[in-house]
Amino acid sequence: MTTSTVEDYLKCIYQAEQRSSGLISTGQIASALQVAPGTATAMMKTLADSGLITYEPYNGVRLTGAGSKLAAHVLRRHRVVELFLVEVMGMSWSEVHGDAEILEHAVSDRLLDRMDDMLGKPSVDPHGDPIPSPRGVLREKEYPTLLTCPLRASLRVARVTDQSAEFLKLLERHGVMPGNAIEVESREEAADTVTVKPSGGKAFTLGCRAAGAVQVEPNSGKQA
Amino acid sequence: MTTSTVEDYLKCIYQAEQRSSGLISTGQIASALQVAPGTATAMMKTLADSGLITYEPYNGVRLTGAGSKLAAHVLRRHRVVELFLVEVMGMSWSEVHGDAEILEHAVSDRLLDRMDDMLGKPSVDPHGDPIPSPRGVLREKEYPTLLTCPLRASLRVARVTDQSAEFLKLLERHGVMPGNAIEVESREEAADTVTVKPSGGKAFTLGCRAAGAVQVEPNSGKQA
DNA sequence: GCGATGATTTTGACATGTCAAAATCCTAAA
DNA sequence: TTTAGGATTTTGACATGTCAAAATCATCGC
Ligand SMILES: [Mn+2]
Ligand SMILES: [Mn+2]
Ligand SMILES: [Mn+2]
Ligand SMILES: [Mn+2]
Repeated sequence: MTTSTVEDYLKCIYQAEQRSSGLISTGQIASALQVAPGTATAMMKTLADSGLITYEPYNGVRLTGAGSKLAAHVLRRHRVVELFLVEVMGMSWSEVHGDAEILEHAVSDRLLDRMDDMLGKPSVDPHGDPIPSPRGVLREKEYPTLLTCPLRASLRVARVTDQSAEFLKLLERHGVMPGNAIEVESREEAADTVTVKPSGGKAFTLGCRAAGAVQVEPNSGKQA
Repeated sequence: MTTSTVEDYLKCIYQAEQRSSGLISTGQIASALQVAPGTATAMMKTLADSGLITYEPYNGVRLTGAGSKLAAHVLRRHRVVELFLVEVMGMSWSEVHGDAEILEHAVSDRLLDRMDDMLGKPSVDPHGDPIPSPRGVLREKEYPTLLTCPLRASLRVARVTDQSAEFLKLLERHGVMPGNAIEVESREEAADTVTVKPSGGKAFTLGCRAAGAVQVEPNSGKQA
């Protein structure tokens, strides 16, 4: 049986691999999971012995086929659970991450299937993160962020890549959530800010760091 | 933080205390949790050191106030989760116990409240087991079983005290589930059997061991 | 009162995860 | 080419849970 600790390590490596290509360093993993460097190194040996990763000492790790599949399933559980908590249980998108971090290790296949059915086999979670398929396939789309998208164009929020509850609550208050229409009014390089206007809401300002966590796509009018 | 292992031990002692008064032996705990006797002894020391039980070596243990409260909360989570899986997720009462055994350690207070609301603050789980209140109070009712109830009287199934999936599926096929009406047609001492007639179903026969796990109450006509 | 017997505890080991601190390695700058 | 500094690994410890097998206890029957 694979423990929840192992699942968290695999998921972490999987997500790092989505973003950068090449080997993932143990230091990166240690800091992402908030453990001491030596702890991560020890776990890399364990995972390598189990055939879930390949480990090149001093260089980094990479998931094997088995490891990747397992990780994708953990991530799938995480994201389906998050959506379930929002859609069925009526929780806020700002408070589901912590619960999902635990439940992703506790939900049986049977239960996950029920959730998936109940939600209509969704393809993205409440933050716009794509949900791996039941077979473990994940397709990430590339979107511009509030820093790189066109100014004064009609946009749709596609994804928010920052789980911080306070940040998500702020966006929610302004109506900036996946699916909603917004436009970028202006960018002030000097001030390091971006001013955003939600359709049907008041304009407000974000720092560039925060703005970079909001991904958008051209609002082609479609999408319910 | 209290681990899921500790929670399972406390719940086990709590349920044993409900049935017998006096101290609970370490042997009883070990066999209920399927661990070696020495393992249970070691854990009793740990729990005693944490102030969750009082431990009299060679004699047995008893929950303290703190231990009892904690155990009641675990049991509450278990039973609310079971009911949620049946009522909301559409799972069978025969397959929820295993899932609940895990989820009882993973569900946050927030999520449990949502489930409880959604279910209308229920007082019993799908097996008729009473649900401890949010404050940790449990009131068990005494019911006669199929072995002790009157013959040929109109009865209502109140509770089934055996989690075995096969047994529950059998009862379900015959319509013997909490709330349903049945009567006992006959008992054959020599054959060690009881014959039961569900209202609107065919009579069938149970061994006495199994019959003792079905609790009933006089069918006073009320109850939806 | 005295064992025999069955339950309980003790002992010594092992598996998993974790840390702090020491040792080692790698690389980029001089 | 050398070396200093940062990253990585190693080492030694500890916490939790678990087991098998040996030691101990408690008590019931004689
Ligand atoms: Mn997790
Ligand atoms: Mn998410
Ligand atoms: Mn459990
Ligand atoms: Mn139950």
